[in-house]
Amino acid sequence: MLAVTLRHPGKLSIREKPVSEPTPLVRQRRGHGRTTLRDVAAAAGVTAITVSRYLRSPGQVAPATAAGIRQALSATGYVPNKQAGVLASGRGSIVAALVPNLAHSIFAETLQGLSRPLEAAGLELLVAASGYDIEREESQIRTLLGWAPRALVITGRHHTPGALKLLREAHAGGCTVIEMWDHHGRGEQGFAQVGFNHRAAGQAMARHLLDRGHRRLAYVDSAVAGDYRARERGDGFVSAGQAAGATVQRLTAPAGEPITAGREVVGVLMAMPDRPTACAFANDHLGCGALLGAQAAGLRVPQDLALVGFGDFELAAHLAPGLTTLAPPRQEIGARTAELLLAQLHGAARVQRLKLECPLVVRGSTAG
Amino acid sequence: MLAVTLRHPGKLSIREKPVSEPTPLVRQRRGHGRTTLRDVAAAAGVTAITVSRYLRSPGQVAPATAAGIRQALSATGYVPNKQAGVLASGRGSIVAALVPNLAHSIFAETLQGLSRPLEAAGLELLVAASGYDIEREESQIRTLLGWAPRALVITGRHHTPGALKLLREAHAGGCTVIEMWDHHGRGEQGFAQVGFNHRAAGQAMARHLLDRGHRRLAYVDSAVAGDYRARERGDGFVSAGQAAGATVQRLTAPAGEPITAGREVVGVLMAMPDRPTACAFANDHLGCGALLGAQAAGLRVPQDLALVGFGDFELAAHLAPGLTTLAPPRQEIGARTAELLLAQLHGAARVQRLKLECPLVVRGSTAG
DNA sequence: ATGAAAGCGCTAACAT
DNA sequence: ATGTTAGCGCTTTCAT
Repeated sequence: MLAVTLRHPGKLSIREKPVSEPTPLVRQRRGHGRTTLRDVAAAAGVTAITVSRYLRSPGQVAPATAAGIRQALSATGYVPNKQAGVLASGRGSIVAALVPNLAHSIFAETLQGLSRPLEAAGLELLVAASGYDIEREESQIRTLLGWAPRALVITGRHHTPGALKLLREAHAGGCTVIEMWDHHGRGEQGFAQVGFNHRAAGQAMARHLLDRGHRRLAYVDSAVAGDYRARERGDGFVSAGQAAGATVQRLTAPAGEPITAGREVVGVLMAMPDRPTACAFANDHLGCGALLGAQAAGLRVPQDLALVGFGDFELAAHLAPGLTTLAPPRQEIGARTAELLLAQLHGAARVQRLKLECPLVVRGSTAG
Repeated sequence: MLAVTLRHPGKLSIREKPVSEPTPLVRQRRGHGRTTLRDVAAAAGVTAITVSRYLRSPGQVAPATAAGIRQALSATGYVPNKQAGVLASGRGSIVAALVPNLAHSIFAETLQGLSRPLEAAGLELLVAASGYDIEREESQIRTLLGWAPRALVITGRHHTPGALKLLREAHAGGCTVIEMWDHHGRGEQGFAQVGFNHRAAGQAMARHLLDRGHRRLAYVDSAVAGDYRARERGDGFVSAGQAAGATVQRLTAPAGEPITAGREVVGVLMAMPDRPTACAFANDHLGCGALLGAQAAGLRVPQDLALVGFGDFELAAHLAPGLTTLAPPRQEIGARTAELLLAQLHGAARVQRLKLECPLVVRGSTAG
């Protein structure tokens, strides 16, 4: 095209004034220094597209050509530029994942469960941590969507209106959206889900304690304001307890390191006018802390105070007595999310919602 | 450009044969449906470049124009395409991080420590898990480099020759390379490092036990073959023990769930001809398992067997007695890596190597 | 303060 | 089996 301009100067101008003649139109090269497909092609004595073809389907180029390309490839140390590839093909390989916290074992294990199958499928994982803040989540969704990910995996089903708009548009534009760690109602937003119902989980905690004869219950919420799933478990716990005629008190753990917070809560529980005989917690850190605190206070667990946690953290199994808890399928959520995601990328039409089990693991803290 | 072709058909051909006349050169549009800068520009009555300018430096466009653009932006729900931006500008915003395992608390916390400051600086985190396999690591490095990341954060300093070549080239091409979780020698490869010396850490474990009078020691390696850092700690432990005239036996934990493996190791230790009085472990899972196993076997800890772990996992602090352990600065490694990385991106010339502390936390398992 | 043209590095479409 | 052309959506350079 440039050649044309130079061969027929003047004639080609579609402006009123002709192009100023002396300007040679040789702009600064903007290349970023890295080896490109053209470099490889030049070294192999072919054109760029042939190398491109070789890389994507080696069978399509002649064996002799392929050999030359292989040589050129290793001689130049070529690393394909993904941005260019994605831009040209419209098919990216990024999966974006958004979790509340990368360090929390439950989400870390989910990501680990997700990463293996994705890697096997040639997909890459872009992650962000929202800190349980849905405003921040919205801005992260916007940023992540800028990479035109094949799929966006997000934690939970509560998002800002702006986030929902983005998610819906992304979904409409062919980006698979999966909400993990929750499973609720009929999937109002039309996104795939992989998780379990937290209200039901809370009810299961209450039922277990009711079955063991407790009639004065308590639920201790997490100090993390944005953890609505813990709150829903609390709602389920309270409603199930009250439906069975028990009294249910609800309190919030003090802020700070959660095991310490759990220790401190014991004092509060014991000081209550209608002192509960059993208590459930938003998570195992609080529950384990309470177990340790109860023992330190000379209480017998479960005789004086029965305890149930959530999460099946490692600590819960190894204290004496062990902490009864709900065991969410942490890894499985990741693995199943990957499965579902890959199925969608391979053309599965239906938006699926997978309801997983969150079994109760009974240990000494309720079953002395 | 297309308009030109249509206005002067024939005249424009630079080939020998003229373009076959009926072909209107109207190729299939390849657009991917999403709102582009042009769409926004059209809605605002300006051209794309003005919108682009507004997004990057709002001050450069006239207030009235800016208002129109803002309106168009929100009306269209525009999400910038990062691939296009990076390709055009040569300045990406991706930081790639490569860890052995996303679920291991030590690495998960490091990533969490990394993610916050990166996000604040407008950078995004692309992650991969190598499974302690340096071959796999090499292929992941290649893949990650395809995104032309601003920085590549990698775990440890042992890589395949191919990986080293990639890292050196990336580094030469302006990609900051940081090895984390290790600090060794004089940084042979010339990459930045943020971590501590594992050999010295192992020596510290031995010294602690020697100081308490132990003369028959053991070190239990992890069953994970690729965890060379644990092996280096073992090397340090063995050499320090032997230098002090102690006998040091070394064994490898059985494969499988590490706490269980730790329990099983106790039997092996007790059956040894020259039965050790103190044992160090590659990690706290093994150490905690051994602590539980020793208690189950009726041994007194630390009188019959003293134990030291590594990692300061949560469990270690809450068993009774607590497990003495080395506490690596998990979060800090991430946070400092981020600092160093941002300094480099802002033009810091010198490749820095940060040596962090890995303090010994003395608990009941050695200090009865 | 705004725009036109060119090009980032690659691949899809259309040749041969 | 290989090449040519155009264009992905953006930013840079140069011009007004």
